[in-house]
Amino acid sequence: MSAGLTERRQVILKLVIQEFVETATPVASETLVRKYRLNVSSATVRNELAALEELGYLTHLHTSAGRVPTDAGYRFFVENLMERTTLSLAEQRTIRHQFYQVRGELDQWIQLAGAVLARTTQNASLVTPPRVAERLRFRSLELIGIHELMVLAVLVFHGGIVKQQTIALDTARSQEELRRSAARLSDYLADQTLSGIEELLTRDPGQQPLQLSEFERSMLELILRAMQLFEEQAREQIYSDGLLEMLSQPEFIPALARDDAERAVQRLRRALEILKSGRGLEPLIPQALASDGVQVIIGGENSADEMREYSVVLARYGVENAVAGVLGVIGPTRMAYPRSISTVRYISSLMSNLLAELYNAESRDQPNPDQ
Amino acid sequence: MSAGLTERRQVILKLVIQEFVETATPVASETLVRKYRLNVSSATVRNELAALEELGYLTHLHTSAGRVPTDAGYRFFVENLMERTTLSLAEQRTIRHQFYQVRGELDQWIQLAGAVLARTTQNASLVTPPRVAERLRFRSLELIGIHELMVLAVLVFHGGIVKQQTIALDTARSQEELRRSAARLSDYLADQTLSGIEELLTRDPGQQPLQLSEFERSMLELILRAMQLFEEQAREQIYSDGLLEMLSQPEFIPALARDDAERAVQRLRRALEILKSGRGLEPLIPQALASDGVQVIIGGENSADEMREYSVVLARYGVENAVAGVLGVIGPTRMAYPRSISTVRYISSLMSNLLAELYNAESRDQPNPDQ
DNA sequence: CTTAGCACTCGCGGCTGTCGAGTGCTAACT
DNA sequence: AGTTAGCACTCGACAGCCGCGAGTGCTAAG
Repeated sequence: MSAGLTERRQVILKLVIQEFVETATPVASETLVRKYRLNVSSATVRNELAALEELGYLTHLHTSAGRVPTDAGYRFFVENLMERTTLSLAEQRTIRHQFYQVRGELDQWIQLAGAVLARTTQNASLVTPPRVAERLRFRSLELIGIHELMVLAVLVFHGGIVKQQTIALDTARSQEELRRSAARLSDYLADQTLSGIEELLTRDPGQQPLQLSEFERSMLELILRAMQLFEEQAREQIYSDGLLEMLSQPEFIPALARDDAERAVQRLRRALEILKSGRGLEPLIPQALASDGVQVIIGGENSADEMREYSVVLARYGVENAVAGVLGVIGPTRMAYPRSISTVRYISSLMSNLLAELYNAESRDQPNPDQ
Repeated sequence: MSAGLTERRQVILKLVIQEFVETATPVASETLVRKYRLNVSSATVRNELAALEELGYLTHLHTSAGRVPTDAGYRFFVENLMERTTLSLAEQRTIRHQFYQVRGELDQWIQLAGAVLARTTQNASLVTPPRVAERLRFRSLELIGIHELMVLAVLVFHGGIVKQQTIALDTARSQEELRRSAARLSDYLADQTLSGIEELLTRDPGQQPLQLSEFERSMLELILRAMQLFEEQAREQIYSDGLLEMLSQPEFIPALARDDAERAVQRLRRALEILKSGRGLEPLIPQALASDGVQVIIGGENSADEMREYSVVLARYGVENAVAGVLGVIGPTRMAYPRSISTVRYISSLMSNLLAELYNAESRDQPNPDQ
């Protein structure tokens, strides 16, 4: 029965979703008619609602409760009904200004992106640090004596990525000695990736272009280990923020939750676990990295079971062929999708521009292998 | 009436607290007699409980509910009744081992300390990074060209503290030029504190021991700003962890909370706010820095009003006259104080030893002003 | 000082009845 | 054929009530 999604049904579906997102309570036919001045009676709307339900876009917890969108309903909304918005110019300016304040500090960008996403969408945010495309490429090494048996090694990689580590020595080295070793190693390893260095290390000693001292070889081992560790943990790490913002959503407030307090708190605890451990989020990252534009994952559509009640809005950011990370928003499926999407889109392009400044600049003075 | 705190009352108080900490439900006279095989009847115990209540160590929400310790009760327990315990050797070994895994990385120590505190006490933890006593002392500067107009400045301070910042230049500089400037500035500023540098900067140009180029002067300004920023934010920053562990305490689980679910969730939200913003915690930090041993702040004893339901166990860690930070545990007043205290004590001494390795080592090759 | 005994207080779970919101259906209307 | 009024029906929310059980506080006797 019921001839599919007519124009009017689409309008009504859209209104139901808007209303539900706004109020967080099931929406009644009467409410729709009153609030949106529909020129039909509530009975008609009820018929349409029943049809939409049959089509799978809405549900009902029980007779005599308003309608609630299903995942499929949200999906249709996001795909076809939603108008594409952008952040207001004033908001854009404010955000740009904040980023300007911390220019030059990648870590701060990440943190700021997280904070801004959370604040403007009133949901939790997640940001992964930009990962170098392919592999980390070595640039130079500085060894700074902190004391005769203690050295601070500063590893600098292409793209302004820096990793520091203090290292204990077994025999004392002068500052000058350290400088020379650092310079030799820097030359030796310049522009190498992790696997390149691994290869160098296993190469027959006779073939080495440069004889390394015992000390330098042991430094090299350390560098290698640091790089491995760094690449590994960079892959996993998901920075997140805005827990508090998300928890101000009615879903998490027992007094407002339609179901009972018990559920609200379990939800809360689960949300914490998801954000802290990243479980349930991880599978989404590579997916987002691989695709253009803003990805929307709604409820149980894709992810692990514990994510059934949450939606995630993700976008890649970075510089083509150089670095890429992922940032986005996570919140209850009842989410203001247009706003989340436009915020994520804006922040990701902002971050991309900031990174491009760093990277395009750098690539100019880099040897281009194709020339 | 009631001749003060007799021996027996102390025993009973102790039992009440142990029992309440364990079960999180008000404890009844009958329970005490049964569980701890007291050789008196429950009626006698009731008389004693009444006396303890009159003395201010216990309360009850209404007639016919078991007794609950007051802040004063906990205080007396901590001060006089509790036996001083230490972590088991096995636990100590496990913890030491974990720290050994990340040797050489101060940031990791802090994170690890937070995680271990949280896990072993099942409460939230807080750790402030070790602050340099007096002021930050400059050690050296490295300038690493990332590209002709982009430089990575690595500021190294005494004690292995490193701060990095990328800086945009207006005119290109060669790597060699950067190296020379860095060396000159390093010499010029070596061992200076922030105020020392400020003084140098304002000094009459004629008096300067060294003529700086325009470029070097502008670098110097940047260094100064970075140091100011760093000192400031180091003071404020409180790292925290273990939210999830704390939330597994019955106080935060509506089904188990004696009062209602509503309260449990407000508590939860408030705990989040305290940990995220650090408000309510900040006043405790300087206090802990100024005193030896483990500090215990119980409920409303000291802190802001929103901390009324929480206790904090804090200790200083660090190296005398060199660096000091604070670490500790925060949780509901119904806390296993002996365990918290011994854990905090152990971790703080462990961290102190680790830092001492770094610092005593360093001070050996530092010029001693008294010689 | 200790104890048995007992009245008294409360919280809690279960049960009931009422109210109101909202739907679903039917029959009449355009 | 689509729309609408009308109305029965469903279900959750809420308040009130009852009885139970846990635990105290008091008293009087040992």
